[in-house]
This record gives sequence, C-alpha cells and structure tokens, in this order.
Amino acid sequence: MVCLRDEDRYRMATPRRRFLRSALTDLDANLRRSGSRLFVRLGRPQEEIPAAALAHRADAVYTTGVYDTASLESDRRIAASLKRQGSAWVMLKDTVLFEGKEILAASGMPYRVFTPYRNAWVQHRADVPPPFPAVRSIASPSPRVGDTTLHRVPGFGSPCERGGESAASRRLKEFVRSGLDSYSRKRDLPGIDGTSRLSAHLANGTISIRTVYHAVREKADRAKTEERKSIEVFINELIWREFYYQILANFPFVVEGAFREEFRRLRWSDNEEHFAAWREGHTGYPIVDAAMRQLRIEGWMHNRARMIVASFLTKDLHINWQRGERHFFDHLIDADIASNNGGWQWTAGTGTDASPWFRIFSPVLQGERFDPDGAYVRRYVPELAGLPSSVIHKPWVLSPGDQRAAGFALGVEYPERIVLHEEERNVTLDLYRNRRGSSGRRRTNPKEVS
DNA sequence: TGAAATGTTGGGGCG
DNA sequence: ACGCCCCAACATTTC
Repeated sequence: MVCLRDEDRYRMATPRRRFLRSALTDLDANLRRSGSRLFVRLGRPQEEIPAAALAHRADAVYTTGVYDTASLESDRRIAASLKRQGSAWVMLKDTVLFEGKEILAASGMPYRVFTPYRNAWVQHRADVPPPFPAVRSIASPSPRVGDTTLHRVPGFGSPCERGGESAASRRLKEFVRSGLDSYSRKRDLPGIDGTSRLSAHLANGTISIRTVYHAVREKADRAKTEERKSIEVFINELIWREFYYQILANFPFVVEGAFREEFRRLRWSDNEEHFAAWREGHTGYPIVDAAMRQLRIEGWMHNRARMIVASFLTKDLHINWQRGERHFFDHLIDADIASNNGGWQWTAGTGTDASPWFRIFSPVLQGERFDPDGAYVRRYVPELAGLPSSVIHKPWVLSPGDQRAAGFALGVEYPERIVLHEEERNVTLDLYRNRRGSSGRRRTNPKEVS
C-alpha cells in the first residue's frame, strides 16, 4: 500500500516523478511475484492510511522514521487513529543508523559541529544495527473501497529504469565491486561517474542504509590500505547524512530558516531574472550552467556541483538559499529534507559551522580544479564543447576571433556572465558583515583603534 | 568540503 | 665571496 498526495505529486519535477513511479512499479512487480500486489490510495496520509488499515483489517502498519516537524505531526495523528481502531503502529529505525538522541556529547547535548560528531559516531561503530530480515510471506488481499492501482494514477510520466528496489540492489553490488576502491580519488570530479549513485535509493526507500553500510564495511575488513582509505571516505559521507538527520531531529527549526540566529535577517536579492538564469543554466559561468542543466535533465547533480551552484546563488546572486533549497527539493530524485537543508545551510554559511559565511567559491577556480579537462561542461553545455580546456571555464577571455574559431560567439550561442564574480564577492562580504543591519554595532578594527 | 591578500623563505642571477 | 633583488613556493592571515 502506498499513499500519494496530489500536492506532492504535481510539485515534483518530471525526473523525480518518474523515479518514484519506477520504484513503485518495481515494488508492484516484486509483490506480484509473491502472489500479492500493490494498492495505491490518493489523498492525505492522515486519513487514507487509517482508512486503508480499517478496510483491510490490518494488524499493524509499518513505517520508517521521520524527523521533520510536519511528518512527525502527521505520523502522530495516524498512530492515534490506528490505536483507536486497534491496529498497531510500528516504526522501524531505517532512515538512519543512529537517531538524534543516540549520539550525544558528554554534556548530554547534541553535537552541532561535524568533526566531533563523527568522532563520537565512529566510537559507536560496533553498535550499528544489522539489516532487517527479509519479509518471509506476504498476504494477497483484494482491493477495498478507495484502493486503486498504479497504472490508474495520472500525472506520473513514464517510468525510468533506474528506480526500484531491484535496481538499487544491483547498483549497490556494482558500486562495492568496482566503484568503491577508487571512490576517494574520483568522488569530487563531476565529469567522472565516481560516486555511489545510491542517494536516490536511500531517499526513496528502495535500499536500506543498513544494507549499504554493512556491504561496505564487510569489504573494508578484507581490503588493502589504499582501498580501505576509500571506504573510510565513503562512510564519512554516510556520517554527513547521519549528522544532518541528527541536526534536523534535534533542531527541527532549521527547515524554517538559518540555524544560526544572526543570519535570519539577511537582506536577499529578489532579482527574478537572475533566479531564472540560475534555474535554467544560463548564467554565463560554464560550470554553474552545466550543473543546473544536469539537474533539469537528470533530476540529479554531482555533489561538488551542488556546492558550486549553491555558492553561486547565495554569494554571487545574493538570493535566499531557501529558494535554492526548494528548487533542489522539487527537482532532485534524491530529495531529502535533512541533507538538502544541511547542504544549503553549509554553503550559505548560516548553518552549524563556526563562521564560514565568507566561504565563497570562485566558479572559475572550482571548474579548473574539479573539472580540469572540461568533460562535465562539454557534456551539459554543448555550445562550449569546441573550446580548449584552458579556457572552457572562462570563455569570456577569448577574443571575438578566437570565439569564432571555437564555433561560438559570446552573447549569441552562449550568454555573457550575468554578474561579475569579483564584484559580487565583495557585495556578499559586505552583506554578511553588516548582517545585523544599520542598527547593529559596527565592528572596529583593533589596529585602527590603537 | 574557499579564495585572496599578505607574509616568509630560499634559491638563483647579478653586480 | 657577498649582498641585493627578484620571485616562486610555501605559509599565514583575512575576508
């Protein structure tokens, strides 16, 4: 049984809808192999799930943990209704390996900084719970009033082959077999397929974090030092995920705004042309445009690219990071409240780090460092494919003659830069420095005083 | 898991 | 041989 809300379904961008649909299609197929099938209900979970449980006389409803306020409230209502009806509500810990209150500082307070959290997390390594056992048998109920089937649900688009539990298992096997060893070397290069590509499966519930963790750990035990390093780096990324879930659980207000109070009143730009150029991938900065086009086309973006475009939106266009967070959430097939919010706050400098608001990525340097041969740009910005690697991240340095020779013209096939990074960088420094507004106390340089 | 500005060092060219 | 300058390379500070 799956319950779908129209508001979610229609807000999702096409790749995300298709990924979800293929996950459900695969689930239906797997159920049918066991003589059962998937039923769908359309509406609000608070009403539909108790109604379905009643109609099917369910002994219990199983779910996995949620940690944002809205979902917690929804689950609380469902659990109350089920209790009245005499059904059990069973929450399985499968969204994370450790929940918010399981790893705390010696003071009893939750961690707010990643590194101490990671150190504590590693101390708990032996207590990571094992994967859940497979379901042994499954009932084959007949439909009740309100039940429908997947193919009768409109607005889903066609399925894509990447989604689903079967694809997730294959992907994990393949990654552990051939991708994991080189993960630390390749994971930061967006032009290379060097990441696990498991995030969408984790976010859509088509693979368990427990399964991923233990598959990877198991390989570490028999790996050479070089490979073990790679596995450590991968597990570190899983711990980032755990960290942001822990932040969400303990500080649920982060979904409403900045973690740090002093950054809640920043004055952001409302330049809609800039926001549209960012969304469509027409900013004139090749690495930014490549990334935003990848998101549109695939519903996925390489993590390094996510940091670059997030820095560009907030630090070069001065647009509220929450608008970017929303855009990502609607488009990403791996949309995940905790990681998405944590990542945006990290880049915007409003999050848990000490004071990184001056962390401003240069789109040119990031491109040259992490896409040195321009493969990523060439793939998603084909109008620049003819440029030599030395200038592909800064096409504006080419003279009009050289542009013609490379088969494009700035301002015609590919846009001029919508802003100048060097200038906007200084604007951002001022914006964040004066974050308390004109009423705030100006900080004086001690050297100037003495 | 920045980047730029500023400071320091050390080697080579040269008078 | 020596000091001076230049500057690349590296380190530190600042935003």
